[in-house]
Amino acid sequence: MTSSDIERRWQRAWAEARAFEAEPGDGPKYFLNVPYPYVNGLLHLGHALTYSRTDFMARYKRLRGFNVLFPFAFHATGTPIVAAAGRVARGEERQISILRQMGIPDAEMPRFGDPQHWVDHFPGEVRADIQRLGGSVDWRRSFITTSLNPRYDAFIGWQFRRLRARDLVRRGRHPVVWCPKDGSPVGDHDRIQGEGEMPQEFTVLKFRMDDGSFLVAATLRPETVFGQTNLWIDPDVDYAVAEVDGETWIASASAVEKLAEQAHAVNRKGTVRGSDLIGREAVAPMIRRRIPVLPSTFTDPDKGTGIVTSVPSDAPDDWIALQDIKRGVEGARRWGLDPDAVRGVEAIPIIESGGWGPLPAKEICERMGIRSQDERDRLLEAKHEIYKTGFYTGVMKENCGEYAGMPVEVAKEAIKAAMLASGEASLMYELSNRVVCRCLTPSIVKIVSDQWFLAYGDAGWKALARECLAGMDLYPEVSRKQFEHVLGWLRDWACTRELGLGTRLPWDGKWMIESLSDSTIYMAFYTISHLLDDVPEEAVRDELFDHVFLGVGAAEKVSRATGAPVDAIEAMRRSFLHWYPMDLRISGKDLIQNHLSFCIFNHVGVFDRGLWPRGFGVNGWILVGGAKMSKSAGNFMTMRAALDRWGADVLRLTLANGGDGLDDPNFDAEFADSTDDRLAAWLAFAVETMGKGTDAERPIDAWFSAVLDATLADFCGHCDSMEFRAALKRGYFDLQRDLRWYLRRAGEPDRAVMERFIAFQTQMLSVFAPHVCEEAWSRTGGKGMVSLSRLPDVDPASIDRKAIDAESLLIDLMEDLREVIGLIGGDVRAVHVFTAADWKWHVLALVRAAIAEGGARFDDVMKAVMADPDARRMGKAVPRIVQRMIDLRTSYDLTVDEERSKLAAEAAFLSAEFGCPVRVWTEGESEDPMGKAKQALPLKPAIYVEK
RNA sequence: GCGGGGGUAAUCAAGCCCGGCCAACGAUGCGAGACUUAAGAUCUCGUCCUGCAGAGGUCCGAGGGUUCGAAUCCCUCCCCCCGCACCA
Repeated sequence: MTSSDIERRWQRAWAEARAFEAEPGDGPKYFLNVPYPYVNGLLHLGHALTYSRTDFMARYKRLRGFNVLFPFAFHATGTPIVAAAGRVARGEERQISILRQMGIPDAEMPRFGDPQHWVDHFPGEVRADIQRLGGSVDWRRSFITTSLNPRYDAFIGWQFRRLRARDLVRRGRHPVVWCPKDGSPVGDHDRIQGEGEMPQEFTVLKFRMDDGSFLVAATLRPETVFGQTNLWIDPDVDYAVAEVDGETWIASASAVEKLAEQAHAVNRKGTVRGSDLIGREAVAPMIRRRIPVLPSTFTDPDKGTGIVTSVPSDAPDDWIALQDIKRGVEGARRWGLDPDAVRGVEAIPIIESGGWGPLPAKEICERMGIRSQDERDRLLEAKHEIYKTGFYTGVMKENCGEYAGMPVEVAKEAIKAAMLASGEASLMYELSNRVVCRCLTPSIVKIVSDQWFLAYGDAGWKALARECLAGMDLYPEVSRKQFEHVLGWLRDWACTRELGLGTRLPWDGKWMIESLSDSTIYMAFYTISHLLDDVPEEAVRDELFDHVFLGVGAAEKVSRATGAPVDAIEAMRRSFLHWYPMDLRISGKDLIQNHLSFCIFNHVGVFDRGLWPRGFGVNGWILVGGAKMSKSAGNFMTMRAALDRWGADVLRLTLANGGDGLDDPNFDAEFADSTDDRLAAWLAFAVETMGKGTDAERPIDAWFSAVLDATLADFCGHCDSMEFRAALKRGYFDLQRDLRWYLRRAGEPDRAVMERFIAFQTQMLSVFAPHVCEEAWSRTGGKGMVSLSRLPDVDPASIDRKAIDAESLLIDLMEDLREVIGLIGGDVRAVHVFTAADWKWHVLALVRAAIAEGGARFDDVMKAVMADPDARRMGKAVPRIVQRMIDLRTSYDLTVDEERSKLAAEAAFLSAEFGCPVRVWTEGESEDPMGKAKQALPLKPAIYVEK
């Protein structure tokens, strides 16, 4: 029988027995779940990691007597499926070949032009794969999201009305990267260029001219307004004149276009040549000083407003441009500029910053040898260098009015806010790099003004979310800082889209609810989804959810209002209260900053305190062969492919062995290749050994029994912390090593101990390799299924530590013997082992006491020991052995008599192992030609090898 | 830049919070031996350097420091990974 036969057999058995269909019942409940996968394809190895870890926990908790619920569902919300279906419909070869690789025959391909077909097709595939993985899932509760599932649709609608009633969903404006052709925001994945780019906020400074119109200059550094000396304008550019928000602004034509998209009232009126503006004067904001307009070549009409305010003290561009114009000052006459006035323009120091003199821009231009305003790249570098230190370490100088003495970091926001309030400035948004939509249209920034938001920026909501987090268990605990940071950092989340599958926003049907936003509290839906199937669709209404999830109203009343049967309503309420709150949700670490945090927010926004989530587990991203899995790297693997190659048990074991914590665990194919044989061998061993053996009760049987207890305790400790790699090592690899030792020591094993061992090993290993363990369990007389069996509790205090320590003493001694025999070489006639004399045990007690009291400093310990008359009597041998005792502190907790009787009892075994007589003495008891006996220390016997 | 996680012997990877049983768990790989007709599987031993007595030396990204004692604590620096959103 091959491992795949075994896997199929037990998967069928679990399904037939409905082994994992969870109902309220005996034992404490444990509800764990995972984010449902998006059904646009097959699962990959990364899914396998997260789902395996969840299944490990589910199976472990069952072994510990918990009534475990592990449900699973499918996510279809959002645009990718719609987009991909569109590509299939248009016959795009790339998309079609992706589907072909997932096993879709060409004849089926046309059907994938319809998004609905994806939703019909993939959930079944995903479920089949999870079942093949051995997932212990209650499949009755599965569902699909979006309006394709009216009951889920109603649930999401209820959730949003509920949040809105608490004023947590609000309408607002927001800058987004926008495709003018598609008429929608352009997410990172919808871009062929400019991934990661986001709208950058510029402060638009307004400079009033004598005729009442404004020259407007965009800046990223509003705090430098105190150093403004002039404006730069390109004489060869035609600037637009436009009415903006009721004022007359002059800016580049493209800037006016942008402003029009950004919720400004814009009315274009005409143009003005840059050269006509040179030499005029305008009043600079904040400093309220008249400054001249000077010509430059470095301004870019497509960047900002095409007009630049000049701060030559801190902006290298401005400094160099100013030097340029002063050098060619006579030429400035042709703009009608007064050369003396130009010469009179001087940089004004405004920021005090570590490592820089009063004029950083001048300094860096001189240091880098920048000569001209046309050295664009070097000027950019210079700008970054100044900004880095200036922003984080700089302080505003005394000439900066009420901002004097303020750190630049703070002053920047304060100055901007003040100018916005006084009307001297406005805002505009711009992309710092080009972004191109998949439809090949360059993106712009648009202010969307009727967008709906989940108000994650709301202080009161944040406070509740923090409270929830503080009460949660996190695995690993080191992820807590990340969560805390995210909760603080989250701002209002735009929760609606115009496109894609999903649920319509109940009160504003123009919008669909976005895919992360419809997935925040659906774990509650699992508790009732199978019961809800029996309720008529039209009865699934807010009153029903209000009652089931919030306890509003009496069941009879809700029944009358909705038409749902009373007993169904009551059953749902009971089920929800039984399973909720969820105990654990497990995902990849990438979901910390969105989904898992949203999950906290929406729970505290909807449910009462007692129903908030209790725990999150996060894991890294799977590496294959040490590299991040990707199609381009050639190491991408679907879960199905991995199952085909190795089978479920091996795959699971290999995933568990990959590593714990937030690091990316490595999938080691070599380990996987060697694991199938190992499992088969173990199954054969268990079947072969069960029921055989002696009934003699020997010390070594007590040892192995104690090891079983200790292993079980450690195993549980690791599983409780989701340290599955460590649990696998302890509960399997270490225990297998101990078994080999036991068999070597015992010869014929003890029947009762072996029965105990086989049962425990099967149970512990079943967390990782459930199929082969069911097989082993059933063939070694286990009752029922191992998946539903109970692992006994171990009281750590009851473990026989003496037996373990005594055996460790023997193992250490054997290592020493091997080393000595190996070193001296040749034939060995006999081995003599000497345990330490009584007085050394006395000294050991003194040493231990001294260390416990005052640390391990030799002088102090020695003094303490020599204060004892009995020790002093032993004279000059004492310092040496005290030093050795300090160096060689052992953790074994054994007495003199225990050491001696253990070694005496094992002399025969040692003789057999080393193939020569082994005699055990107490120091001084026997001949000792090489004077080795005196080296004996308590728990570190001396050795004399006779050649 | 900000926030988070890391850098350990051929590889993967424990230990670090709570300093000493740490030449540093374990697995994989590699080497030797046993078993076997052989291969495989399995078992034993070994796998930083030196050593004919259980030891010594060097070592846990680099450099300093604290301590009787540091992979573990403190400081500085270097490098890698993840996230910084409106998207699954």
